[in-house]
Amino acid sequence: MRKDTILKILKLLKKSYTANVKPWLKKSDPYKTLISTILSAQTTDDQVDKITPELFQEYPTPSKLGKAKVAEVERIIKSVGLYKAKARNVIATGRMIVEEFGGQVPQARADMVRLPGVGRKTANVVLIKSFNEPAMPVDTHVFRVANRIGLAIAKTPEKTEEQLVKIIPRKDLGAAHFWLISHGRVICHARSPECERCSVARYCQYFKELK
DNA sequence: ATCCCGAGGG
DNA sequence: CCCTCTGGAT
Repeated sequence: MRKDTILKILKLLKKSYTANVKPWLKKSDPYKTLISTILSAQTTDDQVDKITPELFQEYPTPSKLGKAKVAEVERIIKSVGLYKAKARNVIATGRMIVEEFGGQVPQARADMVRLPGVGRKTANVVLIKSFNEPAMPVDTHVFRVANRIGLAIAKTPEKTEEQLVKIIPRKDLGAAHFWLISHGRVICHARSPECERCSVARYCQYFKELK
């Protein structure tokens, strides 16, 4: 896909989803970004935002979280679902940050993914939001949308990530992640995408094949 | 009923 | 590759 086409697509997506980008991109310290993102699996950010104030009030640092009681963390995060595994993971992550990384969230992806509950997608969120490193968190939405449009044709999320990081201007990576996710949720659904409402349909490979 | 901005384990 | 973990929103 040509570079100017890519830029045009990004511009159109930006126009559609610019409203809520700010809060998503809001920088927070790596610890908060990391824990919030671990908790966000299979839930919405709304749900996570409801419980993080109390969580970070009680456990403002990795060290405090590492010493937390499982039952107490479970109580605070209960409403986000998968809470037993998440409680175990965030506590173990806090402890590992202290024991292996001197109390600071590691900045290398290879180190981050060793933390319990942290996969590649979560690590990439921390990289792009808190460390200002080029990265693209590829979740199911980003994977599907990028493949359909033709921004990144790939069989694995890792390949999608690699291609997107390469073609999207570095300064737009964080916002682009948000635009692609929003597009996946609002228009480009997994099941029945609403191509008639899609602002980038004219550039979309998937749409072309439908016709 | 069905899905959600995943990760870990078999 | 497929399963499981889970409450909440729609």
